[in-house]
Amino acid sequence: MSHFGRSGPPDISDTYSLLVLNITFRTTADDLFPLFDKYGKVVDIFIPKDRRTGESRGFAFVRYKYADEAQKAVERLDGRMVDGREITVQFAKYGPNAERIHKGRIIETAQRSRYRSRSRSPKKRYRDDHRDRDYKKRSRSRSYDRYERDRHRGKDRDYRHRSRSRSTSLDYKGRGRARYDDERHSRSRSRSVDSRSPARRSPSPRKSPSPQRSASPQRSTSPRKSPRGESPANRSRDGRSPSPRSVSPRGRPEASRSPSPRNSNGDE
DNA sequence: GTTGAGCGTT
Repeated sequence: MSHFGRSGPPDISDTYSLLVLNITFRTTADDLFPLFDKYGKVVDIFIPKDRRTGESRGFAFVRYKYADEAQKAVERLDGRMVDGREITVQFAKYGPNAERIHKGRIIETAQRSRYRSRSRSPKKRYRDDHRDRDYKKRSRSRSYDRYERDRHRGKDRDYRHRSRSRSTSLDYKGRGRARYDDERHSRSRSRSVDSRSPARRSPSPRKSPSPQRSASPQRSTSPRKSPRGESPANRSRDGRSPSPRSVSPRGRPEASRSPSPRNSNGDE
């Protein structure tokens, strides 16, 4: 009997959100409620689920009524074995409505605007600055990343494992996290694309590579041959095809121009 | 039937 998340957030004006990570995919709010309720008044427990499968994502949000209780729960439940897995409890950084969160407490935008109080702690932003210093990818919606990751959830892990030692990843996990590889890869890719073409990768779908051909009445009327197909220039009618690789009539300019096979490409 | 970095809904 879990009434958490059934009717949405009941009250998030004076609640402290806690993020519970590393929980099993089968752990429900009911399983976490008795655990967290022991250390304080739990207002609500929410576990995000996948849209397609509807399964848990492996983390939950526990809202406490008081900060001291939440802090206590974080210190007490962080690292606790739940369902055979060690969970990680910490204060939530982002809010449900993308609101600012101060020490786990949700600060409504309306109130912030009214007071126009700029008493913002720069200490919390220092962490973001470090990551966004050269990382502009953050501009994109973080939700998008999540969905992209979810779509290829099964294959993502494979790529990660192959990239690095499959056993080393788990060792470096823990609290320190080890996603620097991802950043490095992303940066590398960004630089490469930027150098080659100013336009970044377009989100063009894999399917229907030529949607324009769909509307071609002329094609349908004469699907036998193309108007340019009879062109002698395009077709090797004289027996010699104008191959694009041959800049010189020799046919093998590479052998003549490159007597030394070494240093073929100056890119690498 | 699986998986394991991360930050949220009626």
